[in-house]
Amino acid sequence: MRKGTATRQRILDIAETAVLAKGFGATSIDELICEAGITKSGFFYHFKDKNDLALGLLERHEQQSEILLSGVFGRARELSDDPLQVFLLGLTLLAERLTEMPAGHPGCIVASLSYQDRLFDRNVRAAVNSNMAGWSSHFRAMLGEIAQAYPPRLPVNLDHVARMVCCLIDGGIVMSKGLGMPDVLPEQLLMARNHIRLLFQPWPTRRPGQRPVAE
Amino acid sequence: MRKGTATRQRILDIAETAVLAKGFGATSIDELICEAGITKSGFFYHFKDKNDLALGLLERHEQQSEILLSGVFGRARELSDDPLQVFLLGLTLLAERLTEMPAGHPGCIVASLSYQDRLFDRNVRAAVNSNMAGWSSHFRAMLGEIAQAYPPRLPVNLDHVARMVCCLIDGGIVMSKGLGMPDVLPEQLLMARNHIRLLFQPWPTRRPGQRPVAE
DNA sequence: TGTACATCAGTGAACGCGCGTTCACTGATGTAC
DNA sequence: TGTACATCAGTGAACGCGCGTTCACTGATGTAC
Repeated sequence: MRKGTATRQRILDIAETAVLAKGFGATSIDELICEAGITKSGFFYHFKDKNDLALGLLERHEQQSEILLSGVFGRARELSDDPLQVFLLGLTLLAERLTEMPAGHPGCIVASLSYQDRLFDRNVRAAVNSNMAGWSSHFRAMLGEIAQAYPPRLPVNLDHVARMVCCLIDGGIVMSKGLGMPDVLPEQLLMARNHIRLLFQPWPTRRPGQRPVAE
Repeated sequence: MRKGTATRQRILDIAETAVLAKGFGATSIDELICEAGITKSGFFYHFKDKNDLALGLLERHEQQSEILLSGVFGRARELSDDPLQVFLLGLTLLAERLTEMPAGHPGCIVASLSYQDRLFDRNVRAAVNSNMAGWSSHFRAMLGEIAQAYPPRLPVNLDHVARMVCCLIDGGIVMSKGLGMPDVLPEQLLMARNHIRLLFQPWPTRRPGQRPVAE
């Protein structure tokens, strides 16, 4: 790796932690360079201004979450052929991965930045938007497959269901932070899993003593 | 109303809008007093420092949300005696109230402030925490009543379900902002409603042609 | 292999502005006797 | 009713610090001939 690339990554690492803790507006360039051990001009060599830093954070986040998502759902697809089982498995794996994360979870800069959008130029706002839309459409595609095999028990809009999964993740992050309970995020991913089961999985579930339903 | 009280409320109104748009750290006292038409010293007459402003926002938000919640669920209790119906009705009414809100929805300073907690002293963090805990336990109490009358279809922890409703609200706010789609918040409240139906409501639901289940 | 030049990855000093906070003061309203 | 005093709701000026940004410069590495 080139030397400059490593420095840039280090700045982004430090900035991510700081932005998640204090918000973007309250994170100063001074504090970043102090921790990174470079001068202020060094920072401006890598980022043309502070907006550019936000863009860098979003870009990297998009790559990392792409790796995370395709990782867990790819693994799930290895373990099952059934689209419903793949989704349920993927959510479980995702919940586990998020529990492993050192500080409870990485937090989500997308959500953090979306709370301060008046601060940014249109490029940043567009990046936040496409990031969220990306996650939704990822889930939406899988839900489409599921709904073909298993008719939903209630009449639902699958776009809404896809966004529900995203909302539980974002909401889980907010509540984990606010309540100081890092387990809320994985817990809510399992609630998303429950919802998918309730909506699509034919009865009987594994509870004994319940009468089956023809589906 | 005393003169000073009105000014204080005006400052809080302006601050709420600004904080929701840009985050707390990026909202300056100068911009607030400019819009409020007072001097900086006037601001410090009402709030001893910036932390105190955050505390004021949280306090008022707690009161307002208490009124909103007890309003919709109180109305729901007038319309039905059944705890499940009350909850379902209340969520529908809440979704409607949030759609009516001028700017799409009021946003949620609790969530906004929770993203910047490193900025605040322990009083503010405690207020954020108790605010979230309050909403959860409000829902939790109602879910307890429901679960007594209607055994849940899956083995679930009712605390998790209560937090799920909160997460869908917080997540709905985040996504409404990030995607620029104000309808996502009410939409997700109806998804919460769907989840409660799927979890507790005995089949058949109102869909014709489906076989009933003994429950 | 040596030299010339270009690019990379920064340094160091300075800029002006806006920030949160303090302090001494004030005019209007309310209260006690 | 008049006077004295207290509280309310601010004003106006000043403070020093830290912020994002710019600019001219530099030593190390890479590339062409």
